[in-house]
Amino acid sequence: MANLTITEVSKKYNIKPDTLRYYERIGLIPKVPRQSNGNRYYNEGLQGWIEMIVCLRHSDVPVEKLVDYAEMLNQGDSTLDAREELLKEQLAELEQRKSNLNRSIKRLKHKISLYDSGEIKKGKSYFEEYKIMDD
Amino acid sequence: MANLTITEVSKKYNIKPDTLRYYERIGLIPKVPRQSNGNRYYNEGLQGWIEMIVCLRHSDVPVEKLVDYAEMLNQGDSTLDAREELLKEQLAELEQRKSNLNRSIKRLKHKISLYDSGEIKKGKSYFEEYKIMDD
DNA sequence: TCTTGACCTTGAGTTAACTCCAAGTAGTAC
DNA sequence: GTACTACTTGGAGTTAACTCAAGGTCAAGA
Repeated sequence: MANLTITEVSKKYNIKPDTLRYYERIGLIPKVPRQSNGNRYYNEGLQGWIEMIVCLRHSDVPVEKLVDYAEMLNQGDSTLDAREELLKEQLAELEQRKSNLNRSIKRLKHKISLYDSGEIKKGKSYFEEYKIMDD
Repeated sequence: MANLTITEVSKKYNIKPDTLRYYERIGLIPKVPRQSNGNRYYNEGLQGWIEMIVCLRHSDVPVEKLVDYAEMLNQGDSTLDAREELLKEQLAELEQRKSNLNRSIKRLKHKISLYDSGEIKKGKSYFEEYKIMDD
């Protein structure tokens, strides 16, 4: 795992260079070290952090929360408790999201089964379809 | 289950009246019937449809997709296959989302356990913390 | 009669998270 | 020296999904 340029990181994590620069600008990623020509290079630590960000962003953890976390990291040990608290809040949020998701998945599967079984047929209106859709 | 006014529906599904009117404007909800004074009233069928929308929106199914579905409903039986297809696509999308979510949840839980066990201690930098965070 | 409150309309404003643009530089290839 | 490519910057533009504001109608109650 070596130092990578911005495009290499961009490919590795499937995220645009512009987004990486944007994350840096807003303080989600700390000052990235530069080569003599001014180009960024991303070391192991940064890559790990970016992987974490990308993972959590795929679950729509707000950028703002991640920035808060990053800022607390910079402030050192005085923020240990607050950091853990933030992680726990986000976890709770994701668990909630998961239960919503399960409800939606169940609903969609049910509805698809109605299409498959032919129970939803010609000319149904919103109202008529609803009668069937509402389990 | 009787006819409800816009604020009643708004309370029932925890969604703002403005949002309900917005949904109607963009064709996600069909023309809502009016009382003599011009006020909307929502009948059973509409309420069922709104419940469906709210459920799927909690899982971030795009409004645009729901509008597509609503428009196809209006077009009748010729769109049966396309409607089922749309539902299947959204289902696949949600399943994907769920697996992302599980990954994030696992990650957060792991990280929290590191805080709890005291393995993340004073003065860790991004880099140092990453070493621990990366399982 | 006056006021309050719930509703209406059109159209504009907001927010999050990118995403793109123009103009410039640094390094390599011929 | 002239392309060509990969980067740099600051700032503007985009998109989705609301969300609000201004001004108007109407019915019920003091």
